[in-house]
Amino acid sequence: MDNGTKSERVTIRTVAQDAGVSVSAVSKVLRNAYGVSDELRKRVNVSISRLGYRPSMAARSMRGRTHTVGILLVEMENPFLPVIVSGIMDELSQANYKSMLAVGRADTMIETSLIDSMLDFRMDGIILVAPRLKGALLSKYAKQIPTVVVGHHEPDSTDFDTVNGDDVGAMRQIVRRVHRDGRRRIEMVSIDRSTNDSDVSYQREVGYVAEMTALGLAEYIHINRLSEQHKREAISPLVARPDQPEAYICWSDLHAIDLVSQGRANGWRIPSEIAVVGFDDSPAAALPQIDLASYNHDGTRQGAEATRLLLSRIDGRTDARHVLVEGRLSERSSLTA
Amino acid sequence: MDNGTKSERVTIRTVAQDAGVSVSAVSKVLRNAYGVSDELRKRVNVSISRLGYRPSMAARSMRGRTHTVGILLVEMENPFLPVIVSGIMDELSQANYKSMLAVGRADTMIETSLIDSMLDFRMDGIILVAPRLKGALLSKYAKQIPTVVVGHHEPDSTDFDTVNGDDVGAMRQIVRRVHRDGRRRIEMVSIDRSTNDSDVSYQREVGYVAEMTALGLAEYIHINRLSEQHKREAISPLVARPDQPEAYICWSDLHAIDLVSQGRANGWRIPSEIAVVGFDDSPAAALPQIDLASYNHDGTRQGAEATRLLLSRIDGRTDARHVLVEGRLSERSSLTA
DNA sequence: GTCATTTCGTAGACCGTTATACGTAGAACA
DNA sequence: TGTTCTACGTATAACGGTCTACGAAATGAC
Repeated sequence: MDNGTKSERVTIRTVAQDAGVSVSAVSKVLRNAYGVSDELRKRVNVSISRLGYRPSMAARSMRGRTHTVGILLVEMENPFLPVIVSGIMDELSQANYKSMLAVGRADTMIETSLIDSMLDFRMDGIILVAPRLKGALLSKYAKQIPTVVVGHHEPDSTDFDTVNGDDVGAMRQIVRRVHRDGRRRIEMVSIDRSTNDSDVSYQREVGYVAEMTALGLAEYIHINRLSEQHKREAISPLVARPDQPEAYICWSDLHAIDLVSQGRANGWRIPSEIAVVGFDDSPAAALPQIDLASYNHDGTRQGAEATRLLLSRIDGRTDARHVLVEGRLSERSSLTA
Repeated sequence: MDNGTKSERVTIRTVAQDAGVSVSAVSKVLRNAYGVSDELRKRVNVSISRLGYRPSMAARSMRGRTHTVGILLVEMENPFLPVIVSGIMDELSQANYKSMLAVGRADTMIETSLIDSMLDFRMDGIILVAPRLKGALLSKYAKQIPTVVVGHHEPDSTDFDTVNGDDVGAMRQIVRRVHRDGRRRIEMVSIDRSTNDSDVSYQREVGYVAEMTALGLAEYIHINRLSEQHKREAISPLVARPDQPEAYICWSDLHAIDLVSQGRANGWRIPSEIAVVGFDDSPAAALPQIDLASYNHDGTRQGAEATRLLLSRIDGRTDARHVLVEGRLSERSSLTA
C-alpha cells in the first residue's frame, strides 16, 4: 500500500543496533532467557522503550510462542457468553497473555474454518465455548493445539479439558425446588437440536428426567422441544395451550424470558398457578416486569477455570481434566411469591 | 510440547515435492499470480488437496496479505454490537476474508494494546467499533493500517473512514415525533462520560438540543447524565423524582429498558403521562412488558458498509469517506397507545 | 533461419524472530 | 602457572511463506 517511506519498521535489528549489541542479545532479553547481565538487559530495555519496539507476532510465531490464545464462541447473542469471556480475559491478562476471539455463528462449517484459522495464526492454545462440533473432531484439533472446551460435556475425552456448570445437578436441584412448593406437573422447555449428548441442553434434560423419576413424578415428564430460530413463534403454542402445567423449567433464559413475558401478557397467574424457571440468570431476567427465577452458573468462574487449565496445558500438562463449576438459583417472583 | 514426531507439518515444500515442481510454482498457484499454465495449476491443486495443505498465516504475514481483518469492540454487553458484527462477517465472508475479534472492555489502555496486537498479527485492516480512543490516536494507527471506525463520529478525519447512524438526525426526528403528541417537557437521558464530541451519545445530545431549540422548547431542555456503571442505581433517582417530565428520550436502550421497566413498576402512566424512547431497538425492547419504542439504526447495514469501505481501502483507496446510515423508529406502547 | 517476444517455471534473497552451538574472558581451583 | 568452570555474548541456521530476477522454451515476424 503506502510504501512511501523505506524500512520504517522498528525490528529487533534496529534495537540491537541502537543498543550496540547483537540481535541474539536482544532476543534473549525479550524472552528473558538465560545468560544476560543486568547491564545488558538495561541497555536493551532502554533502547526498546526509546524506539517503541514491539516484536512481530508473525515472525515470532514461526518459531516460538505467540502468547495469544484463541477463543471460539458459538454465537454472540446469548447473554451468557460475555460473562464467560470476561472471566477468561481477566485470567489471561494476569498471565500476560492476549486473546483473539472468533464467532462461529452456530455453524459447524464456520467453526471448523475458524479453528483452522487459529491454527494458521499459531495461537498457543484455544478455548472453545459451547462448540457445535462433535467430540471426534474436537479431539482431532486437540491433538494439534492445547484445547479447553467450555459448555460442552465430553467427560471421557482424553485429548482436551472441559469446564461446565453441573447441568445435571443444577436441573435436579431446580426440579426439587419447584416440587417443594407442591407442584407435580412440571414440564421442561428444551430445544429441538439433533440430539447431542454433549449439549448443555441435553444434560439439563437428563437432570430433569432423573429428578422427576426420583420424585415419583415420572408420569408427568414432558419435554417441549422448541425450534432455535423464530424463538417468539416457537413459544406461542405453549402460551396458547389450554391445559397448562404447574411449572415450566427452561433450558435457557433465551427461551424462558420470552415465555414468562408472553405468559404474563396472556394473564397467566405466576407463580400461583404456573411457575417459570430459566437458566443463565441473564440481565433481562432481573427486570421488574420479567422477574424470572434463573439458575446462575457463574460464567466468570467457568471462564477463569478454563483459562487456568489452558495455561497449564500450554505449559506441558497432557492428562485431561474435567471440571464442574457450582452455581446457585436466583429466586425471583416467577417461582415464588 | 509434543514434538514426538519429526516434521509432520505439511508446508509449501511438501506440496512442491509431491507435485514435482518448485516451491515458487506452488506459491504462484496459491496467490494465483501471473505465469502459471493450467496443467501446472491442476497438478499443484491436486497435491494441495491430497495433502490437506494450509498455508501458514504466520509465514505469509511476513511478506504478503493475511486475508484477515481485526474487529475491535468496545465491550460485549451492548446488544447493538452483535448486530454490527454479523453485518461485518457476512460481508467479509463474501470477499473470502476472515475476521479476528477483540474486546476492549471500554478501557483505552486495553484498546491500545489490542490494536497493537492486531498490528503484530499483521491484519490486513481493522474495524473499530465505538472505540474510546481519541481521534489523534486513531489517526496514528490509521497511518499504519487501513482503518474504518464505526459508531464514533470523526467526520473530518482524513486518515480513516467512518460509518455511523445519523445520530443527530435521528434524535431530531424522535424529538419531533414526541412533540407531535403535544409533549413539551421532553428530557434526555445520556451518560456521564468525559465529554467527547465523537461519542454517539454526545451527538444525540446535540440533536436533542438542536431540535428542542428549533421547536421553541429551549426552556425545557434538560439532560440527565447518568453513570455508566451501576446502571440500575443511577436510574432510581430519576424514577423517584416527584416532578416528572412528559417524556424521556434515552441515548441507548441500555438505560432506556431499565428506565421504562422501573417506571412501569412504579406506576408511571406510560405513555399517557410519560413517554419513553430508546436507541438501538434491542431484543428486550420488544418484550410485551417492556414494549419500548426505540430507534433502530440498522447495525447490519452499518457493519456491511464498514466492511465494504475497509476492503476498498485495503485495495489501495486513500481518500477518507464518511458514511451515515439511515434508520427508523420502532414505535411501541412506551411512546404511543 | 535468425532474432525478438512472450510464456512458463525456477533460484534464491528476504521477512523478523527464536534457539542452538560456539567463542571468550575472568574466576576458581589445583 | 596451567586447567577447568561459569557466565555472558555472538554468529547463524531455521521457520514457511512471498516475490524479484532470470533462464529456457515456445511462438511469431521477417
